[in-house]
Amino acid sequence: MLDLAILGLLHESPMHGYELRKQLATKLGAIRAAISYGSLYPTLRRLQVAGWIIEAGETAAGAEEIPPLTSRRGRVVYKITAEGKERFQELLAQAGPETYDDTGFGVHFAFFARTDQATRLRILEGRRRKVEERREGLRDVLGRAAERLDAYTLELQRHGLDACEREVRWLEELIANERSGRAPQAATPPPDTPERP
Amino acid sequence: MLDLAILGLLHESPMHGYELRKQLATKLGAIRAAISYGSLYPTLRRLQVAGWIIEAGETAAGAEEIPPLTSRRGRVVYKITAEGKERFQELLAQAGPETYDDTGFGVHFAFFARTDQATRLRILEGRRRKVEERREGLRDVLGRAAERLDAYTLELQRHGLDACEREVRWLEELIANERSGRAPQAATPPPDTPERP
DNA sequence: TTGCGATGTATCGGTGCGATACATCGACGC
DNA sequence: GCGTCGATGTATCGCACCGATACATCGCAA
Repeated sequence: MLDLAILGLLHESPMHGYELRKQLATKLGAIRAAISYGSLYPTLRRLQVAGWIIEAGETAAGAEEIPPLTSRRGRVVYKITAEGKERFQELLAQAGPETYDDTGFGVHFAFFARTDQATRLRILEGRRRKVEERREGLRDVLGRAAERLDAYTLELQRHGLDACEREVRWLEELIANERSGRAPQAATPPPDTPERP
Repeated sequence: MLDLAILGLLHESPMHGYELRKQLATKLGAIRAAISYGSLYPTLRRLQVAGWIIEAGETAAGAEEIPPLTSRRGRVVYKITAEGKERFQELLAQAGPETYDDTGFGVHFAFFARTDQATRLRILEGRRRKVEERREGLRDVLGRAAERLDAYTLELQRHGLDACEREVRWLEELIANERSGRAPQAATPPPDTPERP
């Protein structure tokens, strides 16, 4: 999941770790707190070893290819490679079960602007299915097992059920929009990393 | 968190691992999927080593103290100890930052029937504070940074903001109830493990 | 000038997940 | 009587990610 998120952000522009974390926090603020450094840096190394990102400055043509705003030693700016972009598309399109849990869905959704419509539809429907299952489970408990649970636990289930129902409705809307061709906004495709300005 | 959840369930009645997992799935169905065996069994061993739970049948007085419904070899029934009950209360009352994240709050809330009112109030208010912070973060992004994000990302933030607002309202109600003395139901205190029937 | 908060990179231990293995049991069809 | 299939049941392994921590630099204000 982190791979996808990081590649996605670096797809928009080169960045160093700290900045990546901040951007991720705003982009995925609705989904998860903030990525931990204990995940971030090892992941960056892994991505680099795999050849999906490189440290900017090593690219070519020597010197200060991307003049950092505050050119301080110690900052490591990463840049996505062509292989990285391929990998990103691969990750975007592939759908395991983890694609539909809270985090997985959120990350995929956050990059929907780079996803083709068929994939968007598939992911939205997969997510809906999953939330519906959760919803049915909660309804069962509230119906059948209600007497065996205390009032607080039941209240928790009720709140969870409400959240599920709302999310399903939200997903229905999004799916309808996708089907009708008009996305939330086909406008504003995010800027791509210019290969050679 | 697992410690708390497992001790809490075993507080209600002795159980073996598989059953524990199922009960946990229904009790915390609104919060999290289901605990993985890869967490469950190591945790059970840890709790046992710490002396908070023991295998039923080892207790005392030899033989078949709790005659299992289907007395099959291989099932390991666990039972909470007196130390375990102390530990449970300790975990219930203590409030680190992780007490207020989604999972932590959910687990605490699920055992509110065993929590004293002051602690309940403290936890509800802590959670509210946390959700409010999240909400403010999302409002900021939707207000200030809106133009820099694509439509899908914005839609995600909007949905997240809505969920935050709803949860805050829900928490407000619960807090008001606690303050006014009438909990959702002071009734139905769950059964305790009988020490000696 | 000193000291503090933001920026920045990095590691470590622990928690929990998903996949997997394996064994028993009751129910069902044949 | 026989196979086999799904539910029950215990257990481990590797991986992903988190939270705490360490440490160093910068800009700014007291």
